[in-house]
Amino acid sequence: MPGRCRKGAKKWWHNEFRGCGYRITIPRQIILEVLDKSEGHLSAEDIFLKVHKVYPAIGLATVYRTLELLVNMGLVFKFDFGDGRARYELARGAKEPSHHHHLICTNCGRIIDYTDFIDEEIELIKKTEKELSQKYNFAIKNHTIQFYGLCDRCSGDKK
Amino acid sequence: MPGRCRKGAKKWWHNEFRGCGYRITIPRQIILEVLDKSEGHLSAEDIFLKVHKVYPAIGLATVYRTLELLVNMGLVFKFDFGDGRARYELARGAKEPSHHHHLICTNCGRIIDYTDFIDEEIELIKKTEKELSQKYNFAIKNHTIQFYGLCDRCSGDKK
DNA sequence: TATGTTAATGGTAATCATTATCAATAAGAA
DNA sequence: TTCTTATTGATAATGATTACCATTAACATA
Repeated sequence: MPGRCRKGAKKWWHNEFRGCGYRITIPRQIILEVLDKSEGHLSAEDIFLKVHKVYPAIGLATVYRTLELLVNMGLVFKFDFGDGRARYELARGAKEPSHHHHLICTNCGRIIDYTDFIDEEIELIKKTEKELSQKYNFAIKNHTIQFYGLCDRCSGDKK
Repeated sequence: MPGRCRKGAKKWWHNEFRGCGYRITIPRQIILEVLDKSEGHLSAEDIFLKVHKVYPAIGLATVYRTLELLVNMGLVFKFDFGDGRARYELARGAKEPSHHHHLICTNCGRIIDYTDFIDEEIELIKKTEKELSQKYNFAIKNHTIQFYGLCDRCSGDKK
């Protein structure tokens, strides 16, 4: 359960790292803390800056490397919202009630999380996943659903 | 109806251009022809190379500019499959029976189009769009649904 | 607890897709 | 045919991400 550990206690993700043979380092711990404490949709640079405040020795390359690792481990999701930089957010497994999708403003880049119809979506997604896995012999790990359009602030400006 | 015009006849998209005040140029015509004749998921470079075969004077910048124009006009969809380059495919309005989504192999980059459950998806999407438009006052133009995983060829290699 | 192996790091250069710039060209209206 | 100006092609610039490499620090072992 992210963010609920006693200070100094073993973090929830320590076993995941150990199991893969990965070392638990200061940069990795802080990057995960930052991801846990922040609202989603952070770019690599956002994360770098936040980590830098508490750990100024951090290097940008380490942020990218760690994020790639976390994405491969399935602990973090990587998104592309069309503005040329990737965004990252904690996956938090399936247990958290935070499963959501995104509404992206193509004018200002604002991102709105929504959870409406999530249950129906999940049902359809499950069904589709099952069918597609069989039909195409594809091992599905993940999915994205995104809506693009203009947010309330922008729909006046540009039509 | 794309690809069904007599040689030399006015193309289906001429009016769309005229209506917007855009000029009908050789590069634009060829780019649209290439998009029409090819299977989807072409990168800008793919398109550049295909156009270059029939029109060697084409410049890469023109390809990018034209694609951006077509995307803004809604004639072309732009996708990101996570490999660092954008992919483009003709939208063909809503009339064509080609509405599909993508299955993306995160190992080899292979892309499979699928149309399974499209009707159910469309229904859910419509419902969601309507709800979200109202709730967030968001003018939705577009959506993407993508599944990520390992294709049959890759699921052995990497687990 | 001290030590040795080697994964991980930080700084920086390199890469690569996409954009911006600008003089030359060609659509299309008159 | 002429004129206006959108469009083009070549190339430089940008910006995110990755590669490289010498140094550092996890952590298994003694």
